[in-house]
Amino acid sequence: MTIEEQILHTLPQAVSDLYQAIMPANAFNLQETRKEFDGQITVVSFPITQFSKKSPEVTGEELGTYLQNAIPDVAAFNVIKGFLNLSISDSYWINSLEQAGNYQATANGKKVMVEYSSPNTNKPLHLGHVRNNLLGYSVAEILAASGYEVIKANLVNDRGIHICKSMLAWQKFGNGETPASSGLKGDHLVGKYYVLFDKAYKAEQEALVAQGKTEEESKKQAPLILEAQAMLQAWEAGDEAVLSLWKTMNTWVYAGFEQTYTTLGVDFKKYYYESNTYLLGKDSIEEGLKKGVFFKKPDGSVWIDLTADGLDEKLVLRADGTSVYITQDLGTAQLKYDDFGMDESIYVVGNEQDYHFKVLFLILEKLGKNWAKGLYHLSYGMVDLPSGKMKSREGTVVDADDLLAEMVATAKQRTEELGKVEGFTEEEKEKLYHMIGLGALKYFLLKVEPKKRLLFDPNESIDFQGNTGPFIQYTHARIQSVLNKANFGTNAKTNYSGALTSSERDVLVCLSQYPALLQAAAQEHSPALVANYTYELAKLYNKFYHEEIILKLEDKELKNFRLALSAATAKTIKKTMGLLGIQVPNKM
RNA sequence: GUACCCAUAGUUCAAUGGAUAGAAUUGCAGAUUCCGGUUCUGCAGAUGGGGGUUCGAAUCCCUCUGGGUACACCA
Repeated sequence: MTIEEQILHTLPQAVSDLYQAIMPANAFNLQETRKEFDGQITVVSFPITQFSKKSPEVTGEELGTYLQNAIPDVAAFNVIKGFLNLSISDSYWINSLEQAGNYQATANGKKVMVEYSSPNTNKPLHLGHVRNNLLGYSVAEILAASGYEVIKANLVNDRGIHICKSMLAWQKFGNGETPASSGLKGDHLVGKYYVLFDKAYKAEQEALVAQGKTEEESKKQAPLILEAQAMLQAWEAGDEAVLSLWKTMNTWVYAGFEQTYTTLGVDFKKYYYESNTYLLGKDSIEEGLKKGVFFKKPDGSVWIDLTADGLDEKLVLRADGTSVYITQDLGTAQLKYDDFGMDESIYVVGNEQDYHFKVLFLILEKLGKNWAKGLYHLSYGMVDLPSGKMKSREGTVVDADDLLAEMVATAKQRTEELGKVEGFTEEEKEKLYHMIGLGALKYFLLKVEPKKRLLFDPNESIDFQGNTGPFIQYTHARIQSVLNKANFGTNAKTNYSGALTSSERDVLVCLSQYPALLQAAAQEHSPALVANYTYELAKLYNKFYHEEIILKLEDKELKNFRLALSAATAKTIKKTMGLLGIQVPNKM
């Protein structure tokens, strides 16, 4: 049992014995002791005063005495106002080292799906997608590490009018250009024609306006948009020529995406395609009509009235019987559940769709789906750049591939300036630059709470000092260097029994918090917690490293202990960075 | 118009309703210069305004201001 568990186990007993009252274990408030006070674990005694009927100070004293007598590892305590600070014995912390870095959560028997990425096949990925992919991947890794069985899913938006726009433009202006003939990455090639369509479409609109039409009219009557709509109808009717072009261009796009995913280091277990799911959901409509959840308007369209829930009336099926966005999502949700029967399902989607998911989940609940309570929208904010915000419709998008390449190039330049890569082969160098460049990007994007907008500064992210990925990578490399020089294996066993210095103890306390941190991160769906924990650990280790000697120590036991402490730190850093999708080098 | 989200040092981020609001960066002063230089220490600097709830509020409630997003028979 960990010391926290022992304390939480003993506290209700203490309240019962001392004050003849019942207080459940989860009503107690444990926290890390602030550094300016003695101790490592603090019990907040305010909530207990309602049972003790005594002042916070007296309650703290009484509980402190009780805990000290009941738990051998509680070595001492002090009370400051409503805070009972417990000092845990050095031997407890030294013993905890053996487990540090080895924590493995037991399977919790639950299944969770994380759907993320969800690209459109008409253009390449941009910075916004990057945040989505990193978040989804990291949350999936965190859940897996905390005991879930995880299914990573990708719902590809491969049909619709926007796809037809790229196709039509390629037909008209492409001259048979292919990725092979042009050397362009497939998704970029298709994206190029999407942009070309938009340009030509706008020109047509302007021409119509010049002829005296209103903007509204010209938007609808421009020949290109009419053609695109016709193409969509032909696609839905199964027209072979259109389908064949669609397949060809999709192949290009997927090859391009695959490359970007590989560079990013993300993966998926299950792909869903909207071309297969866009007709789903009509069963749910039938079901809802029968149950009286939906109602039909005189024109035949189907609606749900959510005004009682503070939302609006929402269309779920058109009068002509065709689906809308939410119809598909109802069907797809059912399909996913039928496929995997998961307990929870997480949608990683930008916060501009908050309303959509609120409605979607509410409808599924009203339809009586008992799995609806396990649905969660992991909503995230936009990514801004110092030069201004990036949004696809403003044409200032930062392309994901360009960004990744630039990060790696910057990593290369910075590393070369430092001149620490002598003795590396070309291949090792490339690998290192990739690790640093992507580590910088990933860490910077993940350390911020998902729902907040974030400002991405590429230069700051790749700084080798401060709260950055490379700083943590550097700390790891430095530890490895020490371990190598000492010829120290991974065995963290130690027989050390001396007194701890404060910097040693701080590192040990931090290491021991990993299991709780992992559970919290899983619960909150928050890679940011993991990132900030890792940074804290790296900082504490650096302080220890600076204050204490390791390699030149005469005392074998102490030296061995400090090496073991270093090894456990490196192991934990590697693990938590892995949860963020970030690799750490042994040399840099 | 209605709803939702956000607002913390100059800047970028933290803080399960708990102590004197932590870091990073910037600036200034210093240490180490020993195992790896990118390490460490100190100083300076912040909860948008106004009410309320609470033993205790950056956090919960109301209101105002500012920023964003959504309210499509688009996806």
